[in-house]
Amino acid sequence: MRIATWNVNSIRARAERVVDWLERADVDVLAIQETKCSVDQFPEMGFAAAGYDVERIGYNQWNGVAIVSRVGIEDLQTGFPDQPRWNDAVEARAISAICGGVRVWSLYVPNGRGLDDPHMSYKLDWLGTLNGHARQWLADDPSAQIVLAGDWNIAPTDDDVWSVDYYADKSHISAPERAAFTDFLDAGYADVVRPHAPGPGVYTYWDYTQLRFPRKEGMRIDFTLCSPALAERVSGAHIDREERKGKGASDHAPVVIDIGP
DNA sequence: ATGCCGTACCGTGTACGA
Repeated sequence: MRIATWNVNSIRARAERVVDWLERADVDVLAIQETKCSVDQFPEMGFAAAGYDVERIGYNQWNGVAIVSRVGIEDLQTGFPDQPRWNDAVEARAISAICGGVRVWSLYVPNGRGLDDPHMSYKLDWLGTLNGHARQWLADDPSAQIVLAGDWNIAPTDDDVWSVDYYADKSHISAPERAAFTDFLDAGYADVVRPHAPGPGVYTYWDYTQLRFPRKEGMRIDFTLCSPALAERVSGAHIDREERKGKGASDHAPVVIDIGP
């Protein structure tokens, strides 16, 4: 089974491209972030025609997450308990379902924006609350098959950014953010892609501006963290940077993992 | 080559991304 995660930066602007990639890349389950549309606006037909079921949440042009699957979608969960709010609203940043026997989460971690920005504490609260649940899931069932897939908006190590100097006074590489990410690794979840895509200089995101992609100036911020039992089944993984190329590309590349029996 | 920002909004500018 092949599972992927992709921040598509508007599913309406890229539905055809995403469906084409799903079929070409032979992907069974895709966790999507930044759909940037309401539930009703989601272009479901193209996915259905290709044999994929869709579950999504979204309220407006901001955020929005989805899961598409051709191996079934069961036990849908939208958000997580006590999910921190922004302006009294639970944003569309987390959705989950069981697909092919795996509990798949599509996560769009809040952008901290700046080190002293209120969004940063929101981001850290959000990750901390999720981490508490993620730990409990493993405590309840050490053999749980879980993948925490999505745009984490954190570059965990210095090898994961093109310039530590550039980001020194910005979001994404600060100690609190990295600690929040490491908390998931400490809980037992594994970055199963890294062994198959060693760095430095291996990224999943490149800004649209400043020729960042051709200059190979990116960040590795999209991850598929697997529970211990699922991590054991991972037989391969890759970042499909070909999908960052050309007109109409998202600023993120899809990240793919292969799960054996 | 991968190429000089993109997307959504009642919108001719503003917010957001990271």
